Amino acid sequence: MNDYIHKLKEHNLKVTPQRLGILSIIQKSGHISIEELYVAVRRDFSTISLATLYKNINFMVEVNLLKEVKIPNGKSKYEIVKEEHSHMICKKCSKLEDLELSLQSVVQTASKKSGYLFDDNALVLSGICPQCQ
Amino acid sequence: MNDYIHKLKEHNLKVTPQRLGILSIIQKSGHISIEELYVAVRRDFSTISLATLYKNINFMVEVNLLKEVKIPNGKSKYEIVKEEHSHMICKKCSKLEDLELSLQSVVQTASKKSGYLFDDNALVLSGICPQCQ
DNA sequence: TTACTAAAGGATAAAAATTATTATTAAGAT
DNA sequence: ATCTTAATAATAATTTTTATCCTTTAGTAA
Repeated sequence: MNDYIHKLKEHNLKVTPQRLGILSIIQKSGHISIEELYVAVRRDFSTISLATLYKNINFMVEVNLLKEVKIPNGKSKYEIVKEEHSHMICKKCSKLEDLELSLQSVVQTASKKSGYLFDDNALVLSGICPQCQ
Repeated sequence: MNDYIHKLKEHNLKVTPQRLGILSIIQKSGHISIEELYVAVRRDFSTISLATLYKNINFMVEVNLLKEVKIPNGKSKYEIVKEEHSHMICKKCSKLEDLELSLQSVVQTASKKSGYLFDDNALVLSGICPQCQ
């Protein structure tokens, strides 16, 4: 939980209430866009500046505390960094969910085929979720 | 080649020199960002408006003639729609390449696990290309 | 604790990216 | 060749993101 404090310090980022608030909202939501985040954060910090939000998001992405998830035909969402995983998005309800999935063999095949050395991947599967079917 | 004419007509888009020019540049480049495209198109159509470019890109994405490729930590690029494929990006030289790769078993596993019905996927592998190693 | 310093926050302006508006032009049909 | 409608160009407006600058605060050390 609040090893956010630790993680922030690790990267020489000061521990401010705003930052903890941002992280806790992202944590709770799972995935959240900038606009959604701004609305949510302002419930706790009514005077927070949009610039502060952007600056912090950018910092935290740089130090690998947050990850940007680029959504096909949609706006980016942000999540707390954890184990590597993929994503699924429902084309009807737009829900975004994590998906634990081994891509090892795929990546290995790709590497053999291309000669690239891969150390990261981003997979988003699009379709219809069970509830919307 | 110039079944762009056909494809445009198919979707009730008029065949204009600008549109053919845009498509031919994207085709030649493989993948291209809006800014790069604007610069390139203006070599052939010096007076083309940026708004025209955006509108056409949006139209063509809607009718499935073009596809937006969202790049981790980078700006989107556009490509001509063809068979389903993945992408690789080099973190050093930023080169983006196509990669033919079967994701069938991965998608199947994902579907079984989640209950989603998937009909699309976007995979970008990041690493170092052979030339940059 | 208190005081200091450097980083962070807030307000705002500026820049960059995208979309909307409107008059003119040109594609495609008759 | 003419007509109608969609596309283009120019531009304004909007949206998104970043930069600036002054004030506040976190973290450190007396």
